[in-house]
Amino acid sequence: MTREALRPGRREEILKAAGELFGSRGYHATGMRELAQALELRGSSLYAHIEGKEELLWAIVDRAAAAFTTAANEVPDYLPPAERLERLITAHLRVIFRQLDHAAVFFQDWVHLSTERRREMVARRDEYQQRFRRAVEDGVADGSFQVEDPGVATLIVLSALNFSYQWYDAAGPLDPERLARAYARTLLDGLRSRHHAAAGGKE
Amino acid sequence: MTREALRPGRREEILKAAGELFGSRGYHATGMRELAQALELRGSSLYAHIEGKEELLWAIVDRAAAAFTTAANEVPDYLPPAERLERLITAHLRVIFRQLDHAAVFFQDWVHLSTERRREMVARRDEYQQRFRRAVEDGVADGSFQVEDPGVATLIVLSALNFSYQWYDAAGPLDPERLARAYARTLLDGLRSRHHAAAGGKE
DNA sequence: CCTACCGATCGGTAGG
DNA sequence: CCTACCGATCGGTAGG
Repeated sequence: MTREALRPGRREEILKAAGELFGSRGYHATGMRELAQALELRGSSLYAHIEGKEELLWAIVDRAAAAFTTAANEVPDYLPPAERLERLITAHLRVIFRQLDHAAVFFQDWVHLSTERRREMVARRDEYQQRFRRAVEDGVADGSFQVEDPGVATLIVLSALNFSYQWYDAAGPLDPERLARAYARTLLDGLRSRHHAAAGGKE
Repeated sequence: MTREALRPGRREEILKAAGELFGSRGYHATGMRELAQALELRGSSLYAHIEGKEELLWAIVDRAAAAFTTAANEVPDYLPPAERLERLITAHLRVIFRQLDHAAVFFQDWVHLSTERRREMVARRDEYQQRFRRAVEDGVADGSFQVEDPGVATLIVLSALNFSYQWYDAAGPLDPERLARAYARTLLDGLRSRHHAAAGGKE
């Protein structure tokens, strides 16, 4: 039941400003008047474009989740496990690096969604994690990886990726593509079987 | 200027409850009355034991930071780099796993400290990270590690560790010591030189 | 998109 | 540790 009012694209501007504020200060530390001020509006004027504060949070989190899924969908299932995991890793990081604000909100504020929406996000996140886990398991099965517990290995990999929103600086000196490759190399090597690891080290 | 009032140990109880609430709901989403209720008190009664909400946050964050530093201090500098990093990793994880609530507050709510206290925490965190970075650099120097950029490698390692507070469940099936070892093995192998990686794989 | 206004809740104090 | 109370701010609505 969104209003879809007056100025076209206004809602997008609000989402952008909200992403920046929620991402840096946090959802509950950001007031609606503060958000309005960033857009040179009165607090009450926001409600012509949005339903409420939580709907705003949902819009941002939902988009971020969709961006992750879309990026992962471009990694074909038929790729050999190691290459598949590498592609999943770099795709995941690209989403974080390119939409740092939204990623920050996604990772740190999704808990503040309503129970129902939070439940939905958990389900989507679990499904997404399964793609990583399958790549790890398939790699164990075909001998390219060697890990005690594929579930734990998956969590280690995703943890390494997800915390990057805390320190990655788009204005900093680190090239996102190089960084993504360094990530993938380190994490892949961490999972690699001992005998495989000795081979293939060209670069 | 702490009051240090009436019931002895009452302040500890407050810190414990605050750790749980801030850790699960977040600092700004937790009200002082909510905290009081968890202790079967009126909101105003808290102020006999604490100076204010932010001082409470500071107490928790400061303790968590001290716990990390103390644990790292027990890892001798003279250890060979790979073993040193391994010990730093497991020590770091033990702190997180044993004080999950405080770790959660530390990682997600330190940004809500006052400017001055936030600055101090950044300085202490940077100093702490240097220990990890030196271990990585020393490992590169002596040939046990092979990484493009030691700073980036350090961030990858610490990211993998720090995000664990989001999913680790003390009541779950994962044994913290085994988990810490799996972490260390995966991350160490990720940094290892190709020719070294082939050796030493007993377990 | 504004002015005017709402009830609820916030962290915190006074005084006992 | 309580009752009583404070000003400020919260998200949000009415009505134009």
